[in-house]
Amino acid sequence: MNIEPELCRVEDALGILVGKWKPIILLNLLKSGTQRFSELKRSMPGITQKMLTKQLRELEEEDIVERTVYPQVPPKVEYSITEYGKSLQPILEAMHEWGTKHTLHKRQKMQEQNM
Amino acid sequence: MNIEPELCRVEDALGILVGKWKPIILLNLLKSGTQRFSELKRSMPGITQKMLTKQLRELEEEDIVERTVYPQVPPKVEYSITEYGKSLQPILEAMHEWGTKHTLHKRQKMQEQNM
DNA sequence: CCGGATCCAATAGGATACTG
DNA sequence: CAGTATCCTATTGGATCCGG
Repeated sequence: MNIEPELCRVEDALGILVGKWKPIILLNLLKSGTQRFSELKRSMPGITQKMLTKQLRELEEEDIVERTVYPQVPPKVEYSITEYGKSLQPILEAMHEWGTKHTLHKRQKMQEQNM
Repeated sequence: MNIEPELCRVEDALGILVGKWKPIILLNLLKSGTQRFSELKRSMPGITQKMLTKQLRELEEEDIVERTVYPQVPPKVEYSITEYGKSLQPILEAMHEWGTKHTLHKRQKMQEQNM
């Protein structure tokens, strides 16, 4: 791995994953497959329409998610992970696994301090 | 992997890696080992003292890097990755690898658009 | 149903100057 | 040498309202 800033591509992956709701959106689509906008929104309590739209647009821009519009009234828009986007899954899983251990690590640290 | 927001720990890993200079700092320490503040700064053109200090403090707070102060004049402070911090290496490498492919992906997309 | 537009608060990042 | 302190700007996230 080349750590020269010009050649280090860690930031590229990071830039795509960063965003308050992006990991959740991606895991949601990976787990449950294609979903409508309203379904996604329902499954993410607390997110606003604006934020969901924005994060989806950014993921779409990077070819991570695909947006399908059905020209009908009322509107129907479906989102799904692209084949390309699925290549992010190992990274997301590795981060989840690490994060789980990290939570334990912090808990132990807290206990030591309280002794 | 549990994607319920309360149980999804992806954000924990992400939160630690995010920061304009953190990946570079970590890769630097992983590659070159223990380094003084000034060495780190030299190896990251463009970073300010304030930012380097801030990012290092945050990584230290999470037990990812260790700070050793030598009580002497002029001051000497060394930074190194903790054993615990080394567990992030696979994630960083996976992201770098993915990012490298992503750069090619975007390049191909650009070419298609120009045809 | 989907999402754009506006306005606002919080945070991140940066330039610069100063200090034991 | 290794930081703080101050001030500033840019970006992010969020609340709310409007529209096809």
